[in-house]
Amino acid sequence: MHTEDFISIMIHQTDLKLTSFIKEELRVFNLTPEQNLIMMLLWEEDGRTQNDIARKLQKDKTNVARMASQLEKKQFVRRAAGTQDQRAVQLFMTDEGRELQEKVRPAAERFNAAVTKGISRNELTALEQTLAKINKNVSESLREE
Amino acid sequence: MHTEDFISIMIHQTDLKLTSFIKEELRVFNLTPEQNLIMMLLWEEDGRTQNDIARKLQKDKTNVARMASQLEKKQFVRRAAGTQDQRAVQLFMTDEGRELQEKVRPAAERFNAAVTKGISRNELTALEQTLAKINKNVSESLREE
DNA sequence: AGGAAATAGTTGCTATGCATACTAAATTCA
DNA sequence: TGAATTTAGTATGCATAGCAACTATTTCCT
Repeated sequence: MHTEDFISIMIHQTDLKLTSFIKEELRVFNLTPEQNLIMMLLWEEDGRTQNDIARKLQKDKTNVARMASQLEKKQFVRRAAGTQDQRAVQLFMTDEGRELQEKVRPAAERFNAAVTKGISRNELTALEQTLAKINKNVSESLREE
Repeated sequence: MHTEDFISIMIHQTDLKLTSFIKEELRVFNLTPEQNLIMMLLWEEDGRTQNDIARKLQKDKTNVARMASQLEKKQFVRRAAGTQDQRAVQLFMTDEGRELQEKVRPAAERFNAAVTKGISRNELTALEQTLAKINKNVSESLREE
């Protein structure tokens, strides 16, 4: 078996390529790919807590804190202590953050279309299902340790 | 379209999970996932240059240089200026690096088996083909910019 | 031959990912 | 009720990913 035959390596390299492309696409909006993920969640529902976002994105809370801090610096979001739970930090879009949505969402759709060009709906579904199986396998392997 | 519906996000999250798992598996060998990729290439062919490795792994030469430096510190490889091309740096396994192979390769095969459990040969081939299409699409999008 | 362009590496910067250790607030439960 | 536990965040350190700018060779081309 050769290095490039491991499926995890192929997935990794595809991901790197995608990330690199998305990074380039988002540069004009002054957003990094991960910062964009947070913004996308906020556009769906404003006022989410960092913890909520970390769970949704399956990310470490440390990273979410850092990214939220960056987004605050860029003035796309405002951070405020939670109303019910004083420990929580809620993220609220600023006007500037809201304006971004109008520009970024179409770009994301366009990008998604470019990536999936020539790939049928069935093929995409199959891809999603196989990735889901891999996810499940890894989760189960982790639990067994 | 929701955040989690973009295929690139699903690939990204699967990759993160896989990387996290591999990192854990390799910890006992004092290897990180990316350092392991370099070792795997050297086990296939000793004396590769950093540039060769960067191309094979589709990685930035900066990273390869740094990872090679780490591997040298851990005494798994030795670095030497290329014989023909004085600019190039070739990586050679040490005895310790060679010994690693006996332990790591079986672990990698075992891990790959765990990840692909319950996924048919056909399904895996389909996954590879779809990922290849995505790779191609991204490459072409990048060229058009 | 010799200057221009390409190539291989290195260093420094920013952003991420994840682990550990810590604080403070909320919840559980004896 | 009040101590123990859980939960949300923060700080720090290491490994990775990629960009930009730089040096040192090598190759190309006139």
